[in-house]
Amino acid sequence: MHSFTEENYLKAIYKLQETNGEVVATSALAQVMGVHAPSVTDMLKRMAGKKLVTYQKSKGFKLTEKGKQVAVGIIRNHRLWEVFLVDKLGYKWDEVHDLAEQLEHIHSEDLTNKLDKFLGFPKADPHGDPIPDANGVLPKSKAVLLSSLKVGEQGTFTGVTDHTPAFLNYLDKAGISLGNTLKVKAIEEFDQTYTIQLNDKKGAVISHKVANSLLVNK
Amino acid sequence: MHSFTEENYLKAIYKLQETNGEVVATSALAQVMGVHAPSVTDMLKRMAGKKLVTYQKSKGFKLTEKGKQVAVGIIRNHRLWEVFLVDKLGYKWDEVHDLAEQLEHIHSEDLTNKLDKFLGFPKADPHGDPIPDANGVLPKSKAVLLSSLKVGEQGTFTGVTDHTPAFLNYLDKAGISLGNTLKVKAIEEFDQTYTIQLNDKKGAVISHKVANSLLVNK
DNA sequence: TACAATGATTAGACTAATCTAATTATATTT
DNA sequence: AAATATAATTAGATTAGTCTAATCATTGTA
Repeated sequence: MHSFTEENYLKAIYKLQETNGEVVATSALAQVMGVHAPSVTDMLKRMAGKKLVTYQKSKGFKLTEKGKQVAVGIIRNHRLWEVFLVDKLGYKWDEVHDLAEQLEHIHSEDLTNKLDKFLGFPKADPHGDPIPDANGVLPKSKAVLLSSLKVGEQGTFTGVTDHTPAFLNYLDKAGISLGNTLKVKAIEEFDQTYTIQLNDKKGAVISHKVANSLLVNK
Repeated sequence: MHSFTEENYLKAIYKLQETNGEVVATSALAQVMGVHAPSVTDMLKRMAGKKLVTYQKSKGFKLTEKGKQVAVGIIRNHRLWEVFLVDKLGYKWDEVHDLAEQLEHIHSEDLTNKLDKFLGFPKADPHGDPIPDANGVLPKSKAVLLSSLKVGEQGTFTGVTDHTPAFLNYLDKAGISLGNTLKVKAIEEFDQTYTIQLNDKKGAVISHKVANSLLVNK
């Protein structure tokens, strides 16, 4: 099997490839992994030897098919355990990340699948992030940022791009939850503050930063 | 926190102290840990530095109060996760040990306690082993080996001393389950084969080895 | 009580994952 | 295109946990 460290590198590379494009830079990975650049170079060389990444000196690197499979498997574990913690143990959505970071490294495909069944084959984790199925297939979401909507448009709130407890807590306090309908009533020209309507009922004023962290399905 | 390796040493020492008396030998620990003796000496020196064990050169070693607390905490985790795997995910009692060996190292007292509550504060794991409470208190059991009973005596089957899948499977096939009443009908003098009666109904013939691996409450 | 057998420790080496300091490649700017 | 700034790699060291081979300590027995 792979070490926890390797698995964490794979996950981090996967996420960087998703957002920043195919090829990942040493420094970017060092930053998200919280290590210094030479550690990344060393690790990447070892992982290239195991055919988990392709690596060309000073040219960056990307996951192989094998590396991608491992990464998606870990993401599947992570998100299923998050559902377990929230749905079954009563944790709040802003409390589960660190625990899931530990649980995701439990090595047993069978356990993952039994957990999936126990939870009723959920499609998304408590933050709306999609859960890959047993074959590693991750449904492509059509969600867009609330900040991309024009005045008058609306969508269903299905996910966040900021997973920090601080932001999640803010949403709780503001009464904004997954599944709510968000309608853009006005956008302030000066600073792009959004005035929105929740579930066709009460209104709310949110900053551009917040609108830029909310995913909606039109 | 402590590393997984340290935690596994602590657990192993705890179990050896329980069965073989207070002071543990290097070679005994090496055997159960599956490492060679010098590794144990090295590790024990490090752990003595952390006040987890007391250690005197060539005299053996034992857990400190602190070491004992950590060990009991891990055993609590292990047994609660076993209950989860059997009761909630549908695993058989002979399949859960290796998974629980991984899950026991998840570091979160809060998670352990929430899991405990979710499971309904179970008193014992699927093999009948008692689960320490949140304060680390492990109820002293009054169970005795079936092999210590005389003809005519009976007891309730509450645990096993052999946790191997092979033995657990044998019990399944023989129809012997936790909670059954076992009454000793006869003991063959020649080889101490036991003839027993299950739940005051059907009889069964079991070897001395089996009778020596079953715990009962008289 | 001395000697052999067993058990424990030291010495020296290895791997994975990290670090700092120094060097080399790549990219940017004039 | 040369000079500079930034990013990546190499070199050499460190720690945890392990190993083998060699040595030292303990115990039981003749």
